[in-house]
Amino acid sequence: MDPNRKYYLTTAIDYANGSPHMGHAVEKIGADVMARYHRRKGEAVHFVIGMDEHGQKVLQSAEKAGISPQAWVDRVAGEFLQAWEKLGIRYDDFIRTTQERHHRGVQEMIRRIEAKGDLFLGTYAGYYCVGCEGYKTREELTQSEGETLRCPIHPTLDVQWMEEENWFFRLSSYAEPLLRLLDERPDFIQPEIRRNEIRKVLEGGLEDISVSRSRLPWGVPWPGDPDHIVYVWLDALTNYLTAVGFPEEVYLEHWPADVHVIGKDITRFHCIYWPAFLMSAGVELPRSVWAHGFVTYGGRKLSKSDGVSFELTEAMDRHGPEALRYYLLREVPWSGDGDITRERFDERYTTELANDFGNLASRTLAMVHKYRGGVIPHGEPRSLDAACRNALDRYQEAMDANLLHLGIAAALELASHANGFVEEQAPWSLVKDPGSGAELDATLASLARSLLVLATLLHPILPGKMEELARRLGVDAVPALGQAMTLPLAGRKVARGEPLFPRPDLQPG
RNA sequence: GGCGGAGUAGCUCAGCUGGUCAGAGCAGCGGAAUCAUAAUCCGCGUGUCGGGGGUUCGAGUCCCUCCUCCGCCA
Repeated sequence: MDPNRKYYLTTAIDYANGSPHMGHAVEKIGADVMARYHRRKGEAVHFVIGMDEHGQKVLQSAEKAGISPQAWVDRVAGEFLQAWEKLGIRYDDFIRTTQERHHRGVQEMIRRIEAKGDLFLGTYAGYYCVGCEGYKTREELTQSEGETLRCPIHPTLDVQWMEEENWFFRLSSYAEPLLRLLDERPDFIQPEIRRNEIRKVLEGGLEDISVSRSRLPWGVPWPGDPDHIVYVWLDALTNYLTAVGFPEEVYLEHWPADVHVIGKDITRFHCIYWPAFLMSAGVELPRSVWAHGFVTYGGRKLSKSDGVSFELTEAMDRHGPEALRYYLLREVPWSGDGDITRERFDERYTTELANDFGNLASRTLAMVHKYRGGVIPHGEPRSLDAACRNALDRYQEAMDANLLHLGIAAALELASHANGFVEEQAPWSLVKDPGSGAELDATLASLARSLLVLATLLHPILPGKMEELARRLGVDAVPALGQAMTLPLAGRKVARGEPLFPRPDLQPG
């Protein structure tokens, strides 16, 4: 592994129309863990998140709140930043589509696409749903007795027949190149199921798309045509470039992105529109797109309108923000959908973090304290060290494949294994036998090493807690992956401290 | 309607190219231990592996068909 390898990852920028919720959080947490994992491997990570702040709904929300659109998006961005701060999302940059640096980049993209000859002026006519901010075909709309046409997603709103002159992008000429891309670079879209979906879409051919809007005063102005603003996706997607300085040459220090982390609902924008825009503009394509799944609560949608509520703040307060990071990634496969409940959260927190892992740390530190005066002894490797090696290998394999849930599982099995090792060795018996001093030393030393390995493996998921664990082992900083097993611990003074994951007073609900 | 997925113990799920694949964790019951956050360790499952049919010496694991849930497209 090249230690100087750069790793640029992004998440979808969040729409500045509401408050941060569980869905936003899952994506940021997963991406943050990927970023932290790659930092631990010594790579030059650049992790960008941000806000999508244009569009009609933003305008309407601002109007409703009686403030300017800019004031509105400033407020929303503040809310998101506060949530990410509390959740420990360690981003390197926070891009907002209302920023000047973004506008310049978007306009440059359009100039390049136009220079390529992929833009033309046309007339767009159709039913427009304000809720979706998009045109609908007649087939997509419903109409009940005596009612006007309605969009099924926003049944409370009337759709409007609109005609406007728009700029169009020749998306149709990119179906073939995109199919070739999927053949040549099977990893471009992951997990595989998403690639198959996109392939089907491409095989059906693509239609040209409208990429400008008139009559909407909140967006990036179309270069040379002040009556138009840039279509929301062409605007939003370009954030991945503008965040690293595009069109200035410096963007090439980070670009191409190594991975765009997104939700599975927006794969077609990231896997069809975006690469097509980039091909047209002559910009290198990102290396991959990772489409994670969705989270439900008790089998129901997490949404205010027709689902069930589990607010981020409540979830973070339940067992602390880091426990939430752990739970979401442990319970929900990063490669697919998953379901959460408060009960399962409590269960996993208590059994896995408090009982298995936290208690392992407590008993180990206590025994070092009681039996060896608080100083980690020198000791030869034991079977537990082999288990550490094994866990490290399995963890790395999983994490390199972005299978975060499997990485966590590998760490947890090590903790469980270590508890078994304690029983097997029974240090409380060894201490009574004067001839077993070396065996007791070996046992305690091996246990201490396993704790340091666990701290290393789980550091991306539980950064604060694992730094604390390392400190208790007398280590200033959590070691790099390569040093987890070799960093000398003998002679270090341990600190016992309060439980890392205190058992909660479990209250119903 | 077309094409993905998924349907395995009370719950959450592993089971790749067919032959210890009938499993893990949680919950439950019994026991051991006492270093520890009453935490830990050991033992205990008569599950039609969604239904039916087929291929095979042998099928959760392949084929056909039907049912249910979800996604993408139309």
